[in-house]
Amino acid sequence: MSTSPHSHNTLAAVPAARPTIADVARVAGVSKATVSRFLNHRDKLLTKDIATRVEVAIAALAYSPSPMAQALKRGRSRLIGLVVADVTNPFSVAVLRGAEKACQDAGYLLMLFNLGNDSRRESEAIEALTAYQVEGFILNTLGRDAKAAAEAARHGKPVVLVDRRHPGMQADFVSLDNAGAVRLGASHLVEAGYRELLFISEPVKNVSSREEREAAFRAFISESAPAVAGLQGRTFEHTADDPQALDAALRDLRQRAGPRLPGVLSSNAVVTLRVVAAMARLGWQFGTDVGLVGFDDTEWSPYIGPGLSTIAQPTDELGRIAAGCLIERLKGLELPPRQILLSGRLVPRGSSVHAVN
Amino acid sequence: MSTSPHSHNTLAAVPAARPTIADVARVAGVSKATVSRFLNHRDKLLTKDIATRVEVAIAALAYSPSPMAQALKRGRSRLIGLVVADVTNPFSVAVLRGAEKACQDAGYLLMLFNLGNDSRRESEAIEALTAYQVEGFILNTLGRDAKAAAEAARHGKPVVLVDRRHPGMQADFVSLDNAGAVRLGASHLVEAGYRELLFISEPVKNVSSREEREAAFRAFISESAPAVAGLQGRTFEHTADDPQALDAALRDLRQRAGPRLPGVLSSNAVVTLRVVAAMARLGWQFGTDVGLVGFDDTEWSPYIGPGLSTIAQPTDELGRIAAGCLIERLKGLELPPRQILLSGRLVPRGSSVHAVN
DNA sequence: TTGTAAGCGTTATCAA
DNA sequence: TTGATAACGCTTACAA
Repeated sequence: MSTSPHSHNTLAAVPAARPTIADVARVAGVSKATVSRFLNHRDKLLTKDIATRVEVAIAALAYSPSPMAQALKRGRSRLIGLVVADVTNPFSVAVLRGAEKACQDAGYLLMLFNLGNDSRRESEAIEALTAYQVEGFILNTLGRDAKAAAEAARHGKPVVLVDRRHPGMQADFVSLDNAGAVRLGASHLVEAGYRELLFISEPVKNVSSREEREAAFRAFISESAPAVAGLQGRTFEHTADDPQALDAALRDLRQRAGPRLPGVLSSNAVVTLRVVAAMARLGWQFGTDVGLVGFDDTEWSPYIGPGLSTIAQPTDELGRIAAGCLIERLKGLELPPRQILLSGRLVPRGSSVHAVN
Repeated sequence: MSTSPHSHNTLAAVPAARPTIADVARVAGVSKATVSRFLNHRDKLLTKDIATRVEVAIAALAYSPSPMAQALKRGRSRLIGLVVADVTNPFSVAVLRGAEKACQDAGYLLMLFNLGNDSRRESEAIEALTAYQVEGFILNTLGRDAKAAAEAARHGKPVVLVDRRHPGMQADFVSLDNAGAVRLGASHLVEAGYRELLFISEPVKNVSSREEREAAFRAFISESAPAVAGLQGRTFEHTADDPQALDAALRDLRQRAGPRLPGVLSSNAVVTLRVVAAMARLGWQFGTDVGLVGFDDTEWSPYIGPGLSTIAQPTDELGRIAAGCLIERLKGLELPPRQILLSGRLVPRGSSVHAVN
C-alpha cells in the first residue's frame, strides 16, 4: 500500500487555482485587454482570427471571469440581496424560490439574509449586503424599521418591496391584492351562510399587509351588511403567547352568533394553525361549529379536519415578478415606483361548508 | 412647488459612494497601510496616538472594509456556499436557518443556491459559487451527481455534507442517526401493538439517507421478529405521480395484516402527506385502520386526524453543526473526515394508538 | 484592430 | 513603528 506525502490531510486536494485572464492571454498569445474585449464586446472589435484564438484558449483553460474582480472594477457585482423576515415562513420561501429562478435566468445570484423575525436587524442586513456590493434589494420584511429604508435609499440602490410596504420608501411594490383577496374570502363565507364573522390577525399596527387586510374586512362588512340580513363582523388580534385569548375569542364569536352561523377569516397560515389548535382544544368541528377561510394555501390545508378553505397566493409569481422588477431597474429602467398587485384564488373546502345533519 | 432637476427619477437618491481605506487614511493623516494595520492587527503594531487617530477617522466616516476587495487580495471572501436540493423542503429550510445563524456569528455570509430538485444542476451550482470565491460548501443535495463532488474537491475547498452522503467524497458529514431513528419509530409501533409493518419511502437507490433508513428498517424487522410474535415488515417505494399505487399498497398491507394491526413508517414529511391523502381517499382512520409514525415533526403534524406520531429531527442543530464544522475547517482544522450523527426524538400522538372501541 | 498602463479597494513586502 | 509600492483579476482610456 502506497502512502502519499500528506496523507494525514486528505480533505483538501491540490489547490488548483482558477485560471485568470492573464493565463488566457498568455495561452492565446494576446494581451489581457484583448481577452477582456472578447468577453465584453464579443467579436465587435476583434479580428476573426484573434477572436477564435481567444475563444479556444478560454475553452482550453475552462476560464470564467472572476465576478469579484469585475465587481471591484465596474462597481457591479451581479448580486442581488434578498432580506426576509423569516425563512421559516412558507410565503418567504416561495418568494425566495421565485426570485431565485428569475435571478438565475438573468445571470444574477441571490444573497440571502434572514432576519429570523428580529426586525431590528434589518439595517444590519442592508449594511452587510451592500458591503458585498449587491446591486439591489428585494425586501420581504415587516418594514417597521424606518432606518433600514433610509439605509437602502442612501446607497442609491434599487429596492423592490414584497408583501409589505415600508413607510416613506420610494420603491416598486409587489404584493397580493389584499383588498380583493379579503373580499373573496369574506364573501365566500357569506355565501356559504356564515353571518357572524371574525377576522383574526397577528398584531396589525405598522405592518402594511395586515392593515390592508383588516381595513378591507371592515369595509366589506359595512358595504355588505345592508344587503345581507344579520351580517356582522369584528376583528381580533392574536399574539403567539396567549392561546387562551384565542379560545375565548372563538367562544365569544359563537355566543354572539346565536342562531346565526359563525365564521372566521384568518389572515395567514400561522394564524390558521393557531385557530386549528384552538378548535381542537374546544372540541369543535370546522364548518359546523365555526366556518373558516384562511389566507395561504399550504400543502397541509386539504387534510386538516374536513379540509381548510383557503385563499391561495400566487407566491411563485410574486417572487419572480419582484426579481423581474428589480432586474429591469438594474438594466436602467427609469419609471416612477410601480405597484403590482396579483389576485388571490379561493380554494373552497369543507371548513366553509355547514354540515346539515 | 419646486422641482428638482431629475424629478422623473426619484427612485435612486444621491450615489453616496462608500468610503474607502484611502478616505480614512486622508482624514487620519496617515497612510493606507497604517489603516490596514489597524484593521487587521488591531493595536499590536501601532502607536497609541496613531491608533486612536485612525479609530476616530473610521468612526467619523462609518468606514468598513470592502469584502470584495479583501477577497480579491486575500483569496478569502467570508462567504459560504449552501446548496440545497429544494428550498421548499422544510428540512432544507431548517438547515438553512441553523447554518445562517452559525455563519453570521462567525462573520460569514451565506450564499444560497437552490437546485429546485434538479440534481443535474449541482455542478453548475458549485461552479457559480466558486466563481464568487466562497470559502467552502454546505451541501444538502441528493449526491447523485458524482461530477459535483469532484468539482468541489478539485477547487480544494472544504465541504460539509448534510443528511446525504456523496459517493467517494471525503468530507465531514452531519446527519440524523438514521438507524437509531428508524428503531425508535419502528419499536414504538411494535410496542403500540402493530405487527404488520410497511416502510414507505421515495425511490431509495443512490440516496444515502433513504438507503440507510430502509436498511435499518429491514434490520429491525429481522432482529425483532424472533422475539415478537407475528411481526412482519415490508418496504414500499412510492413516486409522486402514482397515488393509486399507494392506495393499493395500503390495502395490501391491511389484507396481509389480517387480524393483526397494520402500521406504516413513512420516511419523510412528503411521504407522510401522501399517506395522509391516501388514507383520506380510502376513508380510513389513523391509529385504528392503520397506525403511522412518520419522519419529520412538522407544525401541522399535531392537527392531522388524531395527531400524527413523528420522529423529530434536530434540524436546527444539524444546520448549526454543519456550518460549525465548515468554519472549523476554514480556521485551519486538519482532521480526517468526521461523521456527526444526532439522535431523533419520538413524538407519540394519536396515529400510533389503536382505539379500542 | 490591438497593446500599454492605470486603477478599482485591499493587503503584504520592503525600506526607512 | 510607519510609509511607499506592488499585487490580487479585471476593465478601460489612451496610444500605437
